[in-house]
Formats: sequence, C-alpha cells, structure tokens
Amino acid sequence: MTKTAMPGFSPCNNATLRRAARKLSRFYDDVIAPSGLKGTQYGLLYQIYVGSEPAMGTIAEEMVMDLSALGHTLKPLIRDGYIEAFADKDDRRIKRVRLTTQGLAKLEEATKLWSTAQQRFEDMVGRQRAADLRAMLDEVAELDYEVPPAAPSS
Amino acid sequence: MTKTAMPGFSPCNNATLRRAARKLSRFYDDVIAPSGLKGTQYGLLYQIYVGSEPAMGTIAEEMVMDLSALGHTLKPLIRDGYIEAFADKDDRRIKRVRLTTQGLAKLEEATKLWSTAQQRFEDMVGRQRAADLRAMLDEVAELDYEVPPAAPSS
DNA sequence: CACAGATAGTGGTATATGCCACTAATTGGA
DNA sequence: TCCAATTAGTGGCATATACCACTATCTGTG
Repeated sequence: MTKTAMPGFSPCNNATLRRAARKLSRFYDDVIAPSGLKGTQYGLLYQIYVGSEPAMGTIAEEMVMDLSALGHTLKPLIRDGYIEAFADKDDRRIKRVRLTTQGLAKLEEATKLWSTAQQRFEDMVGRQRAADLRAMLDEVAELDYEVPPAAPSS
Repeated sequence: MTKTAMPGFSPCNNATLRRAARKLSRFYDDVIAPSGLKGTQYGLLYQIYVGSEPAMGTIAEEMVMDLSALGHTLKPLIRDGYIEAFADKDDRRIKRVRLTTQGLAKLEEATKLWSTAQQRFEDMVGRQRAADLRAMLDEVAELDYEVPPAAPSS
C-alpha cells in the first residue's frame, strides 16, 4: 500500500460523508440545544408531524433508518412526553405515533432555532449549492445498492 | 406551521446529510463486513496508517471527531489487537497510536473489500460526481460555524 | 522555583444506529 | 379452518459520537 498525499480528506466516499455529518450535526445540535432537543430528535418530530400518524415502519423507511434503531431513538421522546404511540385500528402489529400537544409546542420552539441554523449554513455555502447538495444526498440515500453475496456459487 | 409537500426528503441540510450517511454507511459496512471491521473502523485504521504515529488529538482533528469519541471508538480496535498506543517521548500528555502487524494485515484485507464498495458506488453515481460530492462534503466539514452565543450582550 | 492557566486524555452518561433473535399478529393457501 | 410464511416491533448487545467533569502534564511568568 502506498501512502499518497490526498487532496481533501480521504478518497473514501463513506468516510467523507460521515465526517461532514459529524461536523454539520454538531452545528445544528448546538443551535437547537436551547430547546433541549438534538438535531436528530428535531428531525424525527418534524417527520412525525408531517406524516399522518405514521407507522413506525413508514417513518423508518422515509428516514432510511433501521426499524429497531428508530424504536430506540423514539424512546427518549416518548419518555419526555413529546410523542405518543398507539396501535393501528385494523392491524395490531402496526404501531403509529403522533406528537402530543407538548410535542407540537416543542417542535415549534425548535423550528425557530432550526431556521437560524439552516439560514446560517445556507449563507455560508450558498442557497443553491445547499439545494444541490441535498439533491445529491437524496439520490445517495435512494440508491439501490445490492451488496454482492460473498459466495454467489450456489 | 404548514405541512408542505417537499421535493426530496426534507429541506433540512442536516437531516438530509445524516440520512444519506446512514444509507451509505450501511452499504460500506455490508461490503467490508467479511473482514470483521465496520466502515468507521476501517477509516480509522486507514487514518492511523497514513499518519506518522499520530497523536489522538491529531486524528480527532483530521476526522472532525470529538477527542473522547475517538477514544471510545479506538477501544475495540486496541482490544482486538489492531492498534497500539504509546506515550509521546517529549510530552507525556500526548498519546500516539500505530497499527500493529496484525492491524496492517487487517487494513490490507479490508482495503480489498473497501475498493469494491468504492468502485460500485462510483459506478452508480459516476466517478466525477462522487468526486464533486466529496469536495462539497470536505468543504462542509471544514466550515467555521461560529454558533452565536445566546446572550451576546457582553 | 512555584503556581495559575492551558493542553491532552479518560471515564461516565446519554443519544444514535445497526444486527440478531424473538414475539405477536396477519395472511395466504391446502 | 388451520398452519406455514410473512410482517411489524421489541429487547439485547455492540459500536459511534457527543458533552462534561476530572486527572495528569506542560508552560509561561513573577
């Protein structure tokens, strides 16, 4: 292996993406912090808000998140009274969630903070470039990767 | 608040970035899995490899990662014998790390797998677009956000 | 030299996320 | 109708990551 001096950070798309995510998350987290929410939690509340009492599986799919991970992440929000869960009327396997009154208030409070973070970020990179970046990232999140089986012999 | 139908996933740059990171990480993780490493661990081994017995603080800075987070992440790799730590000769506060023989072998093994993931990803989005994306993400990771103090009165 | 202040890491705690094994509920046949 | 296969979530466990409080070192200055 050769130790080549790299332009930028690393040629690895994954490492680069994660690195940027760490940095940007910290920024949004810092700005949203006064509300008591983390950026991820804000996003989750928002996603639940825009959905119509979405099922957990639906949210997981939209957020490209593992279902069990979503369950774990939801817990603090339920514990703090921002979200409530209930079984679907027709299919009791399905668990739906909605914001509580308190959750909606918290979302509105956090949205004000979020706006300043969003604004500041877009002021720095440019509104259009931010939109382009999001489009590219949406695409990455939607790709159909098909991991090749290790032994496709069978 | 108005529930507007959004193009793409969410207008939030942070949520979009994290979502893409989840998806891409799972892909790289899956491909690298046969080596027993996670994508993040691979990236860390690589970073240590290209550095010259880097100090933890240096790695944390390069990876835009919290120092304590790095410490936690390093533990399994040390436990498994891929990395070893030692105190800097001149400043005993500084802890440096290097790959063990085993760690180097593992890095080489994982690099073969990583290449297929990297290749497949770039085949899907295009080599140039991937490079553009990385450049944009590098920029995001390097931005100087300056969170405004809540009470800038002083 | 002594000490206040700055630096580098550690450990604890909490959220973020994923995989796996398992349970509950539903559904599609035979 | 009844059971095998499928679907939706849960709980346990492990890594990823952050912040905070604390310890161990250095360093600059009187």
